[in-house]
Amino acid sequence: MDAPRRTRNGPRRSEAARVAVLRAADDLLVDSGFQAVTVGSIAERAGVSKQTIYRWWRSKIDILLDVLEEDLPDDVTSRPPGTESAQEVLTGHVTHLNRVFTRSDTGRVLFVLIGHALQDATTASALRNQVLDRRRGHARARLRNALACDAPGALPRQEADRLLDLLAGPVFHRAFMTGRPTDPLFAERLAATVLTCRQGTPLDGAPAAGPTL
Amino acid sequence: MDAPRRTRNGPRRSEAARVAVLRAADDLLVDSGFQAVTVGSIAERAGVSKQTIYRWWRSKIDILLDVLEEDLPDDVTSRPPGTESAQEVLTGHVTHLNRVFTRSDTGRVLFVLIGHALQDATTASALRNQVLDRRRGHARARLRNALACDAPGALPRQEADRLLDLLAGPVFHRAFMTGRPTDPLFAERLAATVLTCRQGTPLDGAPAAGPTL
Amino acid sequence: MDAPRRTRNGPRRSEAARVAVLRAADDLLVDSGFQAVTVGSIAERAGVSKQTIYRWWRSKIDILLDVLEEDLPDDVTSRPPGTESAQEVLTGHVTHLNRVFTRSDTGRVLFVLIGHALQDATTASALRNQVLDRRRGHARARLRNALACDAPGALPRQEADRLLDLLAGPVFHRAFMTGRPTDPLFAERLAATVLTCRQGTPLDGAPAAGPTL
Amino acid sequence: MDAPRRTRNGPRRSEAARVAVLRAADDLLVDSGFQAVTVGSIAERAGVSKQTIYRWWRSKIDILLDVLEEDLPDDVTSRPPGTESAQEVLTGHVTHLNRVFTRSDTGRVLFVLIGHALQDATTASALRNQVLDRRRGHARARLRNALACDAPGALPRQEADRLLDLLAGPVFHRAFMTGRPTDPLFAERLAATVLTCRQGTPLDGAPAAGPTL
DNA sequence: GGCTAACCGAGACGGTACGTCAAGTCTTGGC
DNA sequence: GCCAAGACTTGACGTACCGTCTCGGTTAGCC
Repeated sequence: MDAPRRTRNGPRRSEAARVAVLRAADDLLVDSGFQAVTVGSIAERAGVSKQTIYRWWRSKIDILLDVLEEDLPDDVTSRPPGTESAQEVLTGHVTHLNRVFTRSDTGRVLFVLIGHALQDATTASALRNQVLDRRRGHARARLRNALACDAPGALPRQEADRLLDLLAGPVFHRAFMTGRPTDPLFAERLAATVLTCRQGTPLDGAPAAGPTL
Repeated sequence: MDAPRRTRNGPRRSEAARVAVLRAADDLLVDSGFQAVTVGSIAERAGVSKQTIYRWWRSKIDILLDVLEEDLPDDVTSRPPGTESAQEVLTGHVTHLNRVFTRSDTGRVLFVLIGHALQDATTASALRNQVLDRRRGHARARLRNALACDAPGALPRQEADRLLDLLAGPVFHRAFMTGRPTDPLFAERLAATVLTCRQGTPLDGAPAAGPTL
Repeated sequence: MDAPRRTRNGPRRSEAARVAVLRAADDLLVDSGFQAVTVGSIAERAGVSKQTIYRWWRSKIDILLDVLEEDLPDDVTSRPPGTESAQEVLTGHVTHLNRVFTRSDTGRVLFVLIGHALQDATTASALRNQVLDRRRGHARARLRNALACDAPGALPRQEADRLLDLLAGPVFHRAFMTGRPTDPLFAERLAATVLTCRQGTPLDGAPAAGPTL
Repeated sequence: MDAPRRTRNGPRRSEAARVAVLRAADDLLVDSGFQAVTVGSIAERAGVSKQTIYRWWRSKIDILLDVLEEDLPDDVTSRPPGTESAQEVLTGHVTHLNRVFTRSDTGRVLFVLIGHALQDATTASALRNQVLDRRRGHARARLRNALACDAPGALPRQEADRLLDLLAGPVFHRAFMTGRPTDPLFAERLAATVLTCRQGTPLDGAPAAGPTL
């Protein structure tokens, strides 16, 4: 089981083609908008045949999911752990989210995919399973770590998720609904608000009452 | 331009057809999903010809915008104004938003339209101009009114918008991204948090510094 | 039932498109060979969309069947009936067949369709039902009429068909298999042979014995 | 060029693969029809790779030509030469042709190849060169031999070919065009007719006049 | 009451993209 | 060098939906 039981013959999947397709899809989306992203146009720009695309992806949405998975930047702070205050960590996270949403090419891809997910449940779950859940896991861990410094006692997973919703939601909303990005001031205040919320007493007994939360 | 220069002859627009189209589009979307909503299928289900549709709408998105405009429920509270605390008003708004997003047929329409708006700038501005801005105006007024009781002094428009983002964002995020709706407890805590944020001192001098906010 | 019970609304089938498609298919086949006859290329040359073709025909073979039905020339002799000898009628028929097979554009179409029929039973029966049977009926009638002059007594249908096979077969075989057409001398001798066969005594009692013939 | 300049290394062509391919092509054609005969399906059924096929054949038509060449039965009569009358020889040939066309698996292959030849000149000449001409040569020799008994004096080659056309044509025509096979009675009468034609005087001076015949 | 413009149903039309299929070529690693 | 496996380019296939258009029939409203 540890050894490749049988060495497969024949040509392997062309890495060059794979990369060219992902890059072509990304470029087309950024340059010309989603309606220009066609399996045919991706194939042409990537210098690849349509059939090669359909051999490895089931749809252009599938391609964009792979683009997202590869390109979506993680929230990595350069500072060593433990040297940041909780406020700084949260502010940094908000800023990171905003930057991803509004400035990166990958943000465009994310927009389109969320847009498609809102119209199609299959895309929605694929997006969650393939991309979002992992990111949410990272963010949750970071958050728990940051808050553990200030408030001793474990931060329950559900509670962490609530806080993440409070953090990400407004950034999201501003970027998507109003079209105006989150400015640094808003980021800072948002972080502070969430921290305040965390420290408030009303939460203490609450989580037990929220069954599915 | 002011006067209809000439009295028109012939029959006027058929109200029956208009309603049948809107209803057919809504039903199709709710019953069979967005990919089943085509101009042809709407026409068929409405017992109307495609030409009649294209005479009055430019695309199926246009139809859905009209559906949304007609059906999207306003946040109407049964209580007379002035008898609710700010906390109650905010909690009610959050609850209303959540109900619209997750329970109504119109929520499906809204989802789809936001999804399309994320892929197409034209749809985005149409959605904002035709539907969202008006709702936002109502919500802002309601918010200003509610907060004026507790905190004398006008609530600046930009500040009100910030608070609305704080309120709507997490509801939005939960409904869209995690797929789990907002529960009453979360609604209450969210309202409280936003109120806390409003009363905090850090905001006092701040708005002046936020240029584009 | 005699009256068109209800006048249909809407646009009728475009005769121009129909004719253009048939003509384009014929031209492509004659100019560039069968492998150049593609639904796409027909559409392009006819100035028509692919969908219009698929609305009215199920395949390019269907189109060619229509071409054949419209263009395949009948065996019409200029002479008034009764002024030709049986030999002349038969020779004329053979010459006609040969000319159709080897010289006309329609002959190319016929070749291709027979070729396809040899590979596909559906095409074979369509070809027979739509085109060949009618021609065979005409030829049979002409043959019976011609032979009735010389040999009193009705020519049974089965017998007529046998003679038609004897007549058409060799023309066919030369055109298809050897690639060399039937010359006038061969035509004359073929006709004479068939006549001889007809007058011979061996046939008299025979047809009764041939069950499925 | 005269000497194989160097003894080749490595394995020679796999006879097993060659046979498997021919057999697979034949089986597929007989079992599932021509449209099921693809290079891929042949390779799969033969347990052979596509490359191996393309190394030795240029197309699936090429394969079928080989199938035909190997399997097409010769017209071998069990009787010793000289013990059959001309009528018997001719009747036997007609019967043989009919059996090949209508009953054997190879007949299916022949049909398909003739069908393809009618659509493609290259296939037509390949079919003639590789298969048909040799068979025609055998048939011609047999015919000349048979007729020499009854009618002393050499049967010119062109004349023999004419007679072969007269013989094969109707069998062909019945099998291909009408779909009804040749019955024994028809075979006998056909042979008799051709013999009659042969013995008639009109032929004597004729061949000289037919230039390309 | 007739005229006429605008409405309506039906649905054919030119397009664009889809997703599938087969042909024929090329690449890899084993024998 | 042959072979199995199979990825690759190419190009036709047949389908779906778009948005436009053309019919014949049906109402208003004004003369």
